[in-house]
Amino acid sequence: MRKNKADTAETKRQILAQAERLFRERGPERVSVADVMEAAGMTHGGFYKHFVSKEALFVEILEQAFSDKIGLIGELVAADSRNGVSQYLKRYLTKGHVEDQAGGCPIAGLSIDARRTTSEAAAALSNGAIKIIKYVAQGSEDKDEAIRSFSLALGALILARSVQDQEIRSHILHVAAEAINLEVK
Amino acid sequence: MRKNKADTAETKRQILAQAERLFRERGPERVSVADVMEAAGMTHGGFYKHFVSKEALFVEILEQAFSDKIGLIGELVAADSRNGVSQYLKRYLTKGHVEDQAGGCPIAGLSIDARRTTSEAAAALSNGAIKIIKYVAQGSEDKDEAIRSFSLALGALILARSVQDQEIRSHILHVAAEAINLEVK
DNA sequence: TGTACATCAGTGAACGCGCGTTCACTGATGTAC
DNA sequence: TGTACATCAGTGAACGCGCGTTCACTGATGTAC
Repeated sequence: MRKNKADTAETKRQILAQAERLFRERGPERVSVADVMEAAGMTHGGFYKHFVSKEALFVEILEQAFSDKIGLIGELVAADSRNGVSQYLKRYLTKGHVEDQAGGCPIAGLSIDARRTTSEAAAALSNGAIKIIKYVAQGSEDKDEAIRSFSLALGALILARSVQDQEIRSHILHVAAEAINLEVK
Repeated sequence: MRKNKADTAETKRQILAQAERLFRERGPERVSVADVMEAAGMTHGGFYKHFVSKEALFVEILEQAFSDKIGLIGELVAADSRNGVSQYLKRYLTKGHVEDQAGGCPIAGLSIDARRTTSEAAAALSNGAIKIIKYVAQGSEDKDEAIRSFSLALGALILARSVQDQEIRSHILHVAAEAINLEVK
């Protein structure tokens, strides 16, 4: 049943992708190793050929989630150095992002879990968050304004996700987006 | 071993208080019913004389946490109708609140767990969040500005908690507090 | 290119453990007379 | 006020279950000659 190197790497990618989705949806504690492996199309035993523990998987999920997000910001800034970051924040404040609990911002979706599991996970969160702040600030003239804009977007996202009423949700997103457009432009 | 009514009510209050603290620190899944009861000074079996299940406990924790917070905002506004809300938001953006994972804002500390457990917990979160928005908006002339200020404070709190570097933490809090003072006054 | 052996990704049964919940029991409190 | 009985808060052993992890095994892949 051995696989070649390329297949093995692809398998690990699959496990990571499925685990990231499931961890975000249900939380790390409510997803078993068997759930993750089943979603990736395998049985549970093989998990330990790729990760030393479930906690190590979570650390890799965090690292991957942040590097994906930073890649996205990089692309947007490369395409439009002036408005790349505000493009990112506009996307951040859409109904799609609010409803996409399985994807989206890792700070909004995984920060509480990261701080509550291991110190390695908390460190991965911290490193990722600092990088995101730096990348967002990079595209802006006023660094503090970037921190403000990102904080506002993050808070509005979490508040909108907390509220079930669709009108209030939309209103929160709208009000926050408006404020950021004025500030960041 | 039976207790009188007053003692029974006090016991339930104790269980709720200890459970709230533990759930916030470690997350509901990493705290057992036995942990909660031990913290409250009892053995695990008696838990079910007060709550039908661990999930029902979580719903009550959410309801209590929000009503406590709304009570606090009410007090601050009653004491100073003009600046009560901005007093609340100033307190929100202190180092003390960032480090107080066992207390503080229930949206920042419990919203992810609430959305991931039962629909009852998600509903309790939604009701609580809507009430907080209303109470914060009540003290402000511009309702949308209140939503913006609260979103900014919430996002800055979560971002500051995510970052381990003390300087960056302080800077995030400082920048957000400054912006709110300018806006809400 | 072909052969023999080592490697190792994936399988699925088994492990030990902790969890949420139940239950028979205890004895202090509440109630009816 | 005193007595007899019902109630019920809290105890701690026991339950069934699912989880993270281990392990002997399989067979395809990689490697040495």
